Amino acid sequence: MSMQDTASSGVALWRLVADGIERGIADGRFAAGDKLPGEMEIAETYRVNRHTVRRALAALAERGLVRAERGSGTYVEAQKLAYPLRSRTRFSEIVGAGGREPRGQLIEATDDVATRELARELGLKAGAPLVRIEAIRLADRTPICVSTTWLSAELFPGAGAVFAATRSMTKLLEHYGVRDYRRGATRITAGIVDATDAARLDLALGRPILVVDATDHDLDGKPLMTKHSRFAAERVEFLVES
Amino acid sequence: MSMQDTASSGVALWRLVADGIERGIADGRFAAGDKLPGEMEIAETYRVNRHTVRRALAALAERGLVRAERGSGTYVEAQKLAYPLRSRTRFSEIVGAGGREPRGQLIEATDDVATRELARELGLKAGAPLVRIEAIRLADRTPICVSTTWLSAELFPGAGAVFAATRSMTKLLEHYGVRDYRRGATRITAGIVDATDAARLDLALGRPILVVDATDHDLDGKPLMTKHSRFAAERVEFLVES
DNA sequence: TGAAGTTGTCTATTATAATAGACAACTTCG
DNA sequence: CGAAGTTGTCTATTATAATAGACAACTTCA
Repeated sequence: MSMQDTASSGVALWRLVADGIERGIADGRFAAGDKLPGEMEIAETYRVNRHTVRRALAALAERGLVRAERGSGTYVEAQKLAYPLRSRTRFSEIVGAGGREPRGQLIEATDDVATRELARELGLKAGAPLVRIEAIRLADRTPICVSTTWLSAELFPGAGAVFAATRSMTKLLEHYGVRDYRRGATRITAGIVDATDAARLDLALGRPILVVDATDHDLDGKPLMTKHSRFAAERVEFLVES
Repeated sequence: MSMQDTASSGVALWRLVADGIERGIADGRFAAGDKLPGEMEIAETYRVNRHTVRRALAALAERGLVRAERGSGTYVEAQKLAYPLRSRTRFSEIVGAGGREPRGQLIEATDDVATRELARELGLKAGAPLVRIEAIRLADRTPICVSTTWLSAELFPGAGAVFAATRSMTKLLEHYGVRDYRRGATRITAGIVDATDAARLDLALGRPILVVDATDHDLDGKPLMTKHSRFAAERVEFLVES
């Protein structure tokens, strides 16, 4: 530190700048994807040299909080959500474990009929009545995934309204007396986001998504619901237990 | 920082050492007057160079938390309590304002009779029955002062027991219906601690004390109690408003 | 296409941080 | 007194922190 004007505090200037920016990210002043002010501008607001700002940004970049793009600017990286893939996977618990607030939001709930594919997954006959729920799940204010969930309309009458009220699949199932459930086989692929999902996920067109298909069963192995989820690849990271 | 083994944290090593020692003082691991471990020993426990420890100690010394004595050791300076002298002075508020916990402790409560001196202060006749309360007041675990308080036994019957229970003069007066009170003329002198007070204040023999004599009045100016207090001079600093 | 604005990289300089060793000055205690 | 242990001061070296300036490489937008 130079700081000939101030007594040395034992804390490096670049650290103070980095902490300040991180606080700005944490409290939402800079949201995921936002462009930070230019290095010169940051240097002026903190009254330090541009190189000191670069040191601070480098520290944040190493931790994955920001990403610099030459010629354009420095952007807030949505912190990738570590998403462990286990048989007992609860979105709310995963997000909560990361110190973020899980949210769910209903897009629409409609009636549907089972295709041969869906019927096989759910153990029903083709053409059986289903409830289809489109929902977004967020961590704090950041959309993580859009998922389409199908449930048997006969087993779960009015499921759409229940989800709209509870905003949680776990609570929805509890409402129908299902105390616990497990995830069955999970298929993961990747793709490019389509226009509809891009808008819902607040994602730029052409960005990659993780596509997850899974069916949940109760403890007796009876299928409860099957899901088709699209995760913003830049915001989530699946962890497979070793 | 050298720390070639660790990624730079932006916090100076000497600061970490200073913070560690300060924490030790704050939580009572090192009490006021205690001798800190030698510089070499501290250097070994934190695995840093002796000079780095000296830097940390210098920072603490500048803030008045420790005092180095050449050839002997480094000692914890009892932080001098800033004690403003106003007409409305409450020990608990003064100590609390410094972020420390005020405590009171009854030594003994006995019956006494008014000398001519005490009688004049309290507006009574010589020989009138009094209650004499000897008490210690502390900030956290550090004794600040010993005070002898005299009250009229007729106006405050059983005052000793009430003080033993409440450990606060303010609460004692509230118990007898006195909502507020003011300090009258205050006389301040200095002296050398005697053996009895030295033990009570945990003070070395021969150390200086501030001696304060004051009489408190209710809002109508009627004398309530008169006090003779002995403050450990090295632990308190009276402030007179300008 | 070109100007403006952005990040990346280079050299250079000064101050602070941390380490190392040696010895002086002082206190404590047997 | 004298040895042991303590803080104080000095020189020296290396690494990090911070500042300064210049220019390259790139993006954005009119």
